[in-house]
Amino acid sequence: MPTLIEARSKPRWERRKDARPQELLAAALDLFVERGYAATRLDEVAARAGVSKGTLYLYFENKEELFKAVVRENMVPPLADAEELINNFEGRSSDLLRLCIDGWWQRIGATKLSGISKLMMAESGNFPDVARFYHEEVVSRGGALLSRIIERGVALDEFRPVDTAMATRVIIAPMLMLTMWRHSLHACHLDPIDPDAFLDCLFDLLTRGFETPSGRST
Amino acid sequence: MPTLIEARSKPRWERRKDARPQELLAAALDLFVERGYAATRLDEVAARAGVSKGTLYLYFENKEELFKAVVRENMVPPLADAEELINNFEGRSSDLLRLCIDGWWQRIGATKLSGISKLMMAESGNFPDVARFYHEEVVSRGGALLSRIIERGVALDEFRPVDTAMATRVIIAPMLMLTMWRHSLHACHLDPIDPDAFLDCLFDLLTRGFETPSGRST
Amino acid sequence: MPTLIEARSKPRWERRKDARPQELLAAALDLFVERGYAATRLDEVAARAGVSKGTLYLYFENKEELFKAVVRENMVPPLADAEELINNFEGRSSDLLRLCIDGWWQRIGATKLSGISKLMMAESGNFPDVARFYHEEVVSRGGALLSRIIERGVALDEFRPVDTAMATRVIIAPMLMLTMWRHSLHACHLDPIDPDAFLDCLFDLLTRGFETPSGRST
Amino acid sequence: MPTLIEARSKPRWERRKDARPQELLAAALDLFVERGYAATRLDEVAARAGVSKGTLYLYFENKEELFKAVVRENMVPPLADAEELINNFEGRSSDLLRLCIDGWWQRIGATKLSGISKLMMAESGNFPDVARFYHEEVVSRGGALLSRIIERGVALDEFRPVDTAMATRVIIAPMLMLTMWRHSLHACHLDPIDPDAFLDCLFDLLTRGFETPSGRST
DNA sequence: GATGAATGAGCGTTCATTCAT
DNA sequence: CATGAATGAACGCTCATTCAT
Repeated sequence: MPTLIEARSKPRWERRKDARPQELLAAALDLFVERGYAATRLDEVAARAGVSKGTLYLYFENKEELFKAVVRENMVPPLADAEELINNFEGRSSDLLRLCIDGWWQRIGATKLSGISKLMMAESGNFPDVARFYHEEVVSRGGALLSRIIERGVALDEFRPVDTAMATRVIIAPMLMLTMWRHSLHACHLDPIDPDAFLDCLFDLLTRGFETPSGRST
Repeated sequence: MPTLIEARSKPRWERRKDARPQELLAAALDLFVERGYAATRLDEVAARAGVSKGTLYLYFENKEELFKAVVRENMVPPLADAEELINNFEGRSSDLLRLCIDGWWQRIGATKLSGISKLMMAESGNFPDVARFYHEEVVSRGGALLSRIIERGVALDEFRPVDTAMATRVIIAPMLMLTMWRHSLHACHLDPIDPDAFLDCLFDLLTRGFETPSGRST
Repeated sequence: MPTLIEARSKPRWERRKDARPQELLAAALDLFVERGYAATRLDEVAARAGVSKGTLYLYFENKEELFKAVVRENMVPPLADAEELINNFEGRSSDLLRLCIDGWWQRIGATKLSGISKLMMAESGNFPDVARFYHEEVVSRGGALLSRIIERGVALDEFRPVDTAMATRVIIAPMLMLTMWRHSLHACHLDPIDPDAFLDCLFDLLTRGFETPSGRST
Repeated sequence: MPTLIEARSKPRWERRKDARPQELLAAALDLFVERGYAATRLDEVAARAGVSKGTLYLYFENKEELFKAVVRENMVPPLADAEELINNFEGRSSDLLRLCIDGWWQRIGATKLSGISKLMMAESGNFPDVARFYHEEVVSRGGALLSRIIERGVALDEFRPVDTAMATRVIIAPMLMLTMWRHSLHACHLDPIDPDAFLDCLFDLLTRGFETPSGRST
């Protein structure tokens, strides 16, 4: 295990140095989520990480690369895990779908990471390079992942044959909706929504439509 | 009589003057939707309206007031119309609901005005004063409007007794979702969604849940 | 008397027209005194005079000419009157001096006109052309006026032979001081000063020094 | 030990850093005195200090704070010294008064610092926050200082019992007057006044009035 | 590696002045 | 004569980025 070796083989101050990027990424995540991409100031990121502004530039070329690193560090691993899960999963496709949605909720939707989704929806138009990156690394991978589950279900005759692209969107829609609500209506002082109840309700409604009559009877 | 002549054919520059605020509001709407609130530059608004930066300040006190005027000019009238519609409507509540949703789609959702909703979700946290204004003028009025329809349906025994606040949200959710998609996934170059099909589908699913057994049998 | 003829020989609306510059000058005086030269905005002057900004430029070439007109209209006539008074005065020089000082106090010092003196002391450095004009039209004429009185007193053996320039300053000093106080310490919320007592006191102190022994014994 | 070396000979840029605020304050003082508060441009301040506009904001939050710093740096210390002088002084109150006035003349009146007094008299009406600060830090402290001297003189039976507030003003008046003259009439190209002679003269006249008959005989 | 001082382009806003009507 | 819409230069202030130490 390289991580263990790495942890033991370096003197303490070196490990401190290794921690720098993580501290910066954590601070950057916080601020990107709080303020959005454009409104996040790099000196505030540095200050929150306890380093100087110049230090930030030792680890990240510029604001855009910092943001990409935040995405790679936080959004991509859950996707990779989900991909591995799909590759190795044996069981009913609806259970697999539920696993993935719950995993997304626990690791992204319910955490501040969901703020990244909101941010990208809001500002992708102003930062095309960032948008392209995010689309390649997150949006298309996440979409492909869901599509594979649906196609798996159809292939195993667990799901009715459906338009995969449309079905993918119908699944993602309530997830993103929740994300938006948690980050903006919250600010509008609306009474909070119960995410679990909401997810249950919509998940039930929407996925039920996919099931084959035989699958539903089970 | 000069007054009569003046009343019938104003001098060119005076007619321009009358049109200026509209031209500026149109340019501002375009840019706010394209770029968001913070990223919209007032000199670009002026340039798109064909005037200098200083001219904009003849008509609007500052950026915030310009934005408020855009909202008042574009978002509020449809709400007022809908309120009047509700006051005078005689017929089934589900028809009234459909009328309002279709009206929203035609006058807001399908137009660039939906970009204002997106913008507010994205940036309300950074501009509390604007957020407060938007919430008072649009969010709460729109919510109240839907709530009145639902309560009307319940009172007339057309709808099952439901939690009005939750039902309001369940109705608004897919509308906002569409809005977000039209403005951000579009930028992500995803294949476009068919809004009518999407709205039909979700409207059907969600409103069916409200109907009383007697209402459904009709 | 031309003024009387002028007033009767013109139709009413013509007299209104003639009043325009006066209304503008009055508004300009008010605002120059309230805010200073640089901080006075011409559209506010126009608004206070009840005309449009453009109209102001029909009567005054620019801000500087407007200010000069204010000075000519308000500061110069009292000086001219004083000059005439000196030319025709027969009596004791100390009485003449007292007359001039009291006249200054009543027509300038105690009125908002004193704000013009303050303004020039404060801003002459930033507006050399205005300063030059003011110096020629007001400062040097006023100084010359006082100097003539002193020289008259000396020539008639009423005053001791003194350094005229120095004496002039010693007389002007408390007058300006009062002016400054009325316009700035007042704003600092200091307890107000009694100008009459102050003037009496200093006038007494300072002028007594000029008198010849024979004059004093009277 | 690098810390020791560092303590003894800082790298050049660090020594510059320490000097920056002073350089900026010096440039700001110059320009505030030359042009007044409103007419002083911050980029000109920066340019005169040999730095860019942005650098100024590293050291001072905004124009107002820059001005306050100029006052604190320059006007307040002499006041503090005078307060200490009064606390420890043993001797005749008229000598103490003379010491304070001479100290003021040497450290403020005769220097460009007197331009700050002039500036405040001229512009306090337009900048109420600055005026409040200046009044608290300078005007009231300076007044209190003089009042204490007068009260000391009265308590020790060196001065006649007088209205302290009025006496304070009578002392301050010629000082401010000189200040105004040095900064505005100077600009008007009047022949310069001899400040020492002027101060002597007025000091003599005014303070003589305070002395008790016994004090005068000394 | 780490610092933080320095930069400068750019934004929102103001206002004296012009000019077509 | 009177208007007021239009201008544009200039100000205070911000912040991503650079670089000497």
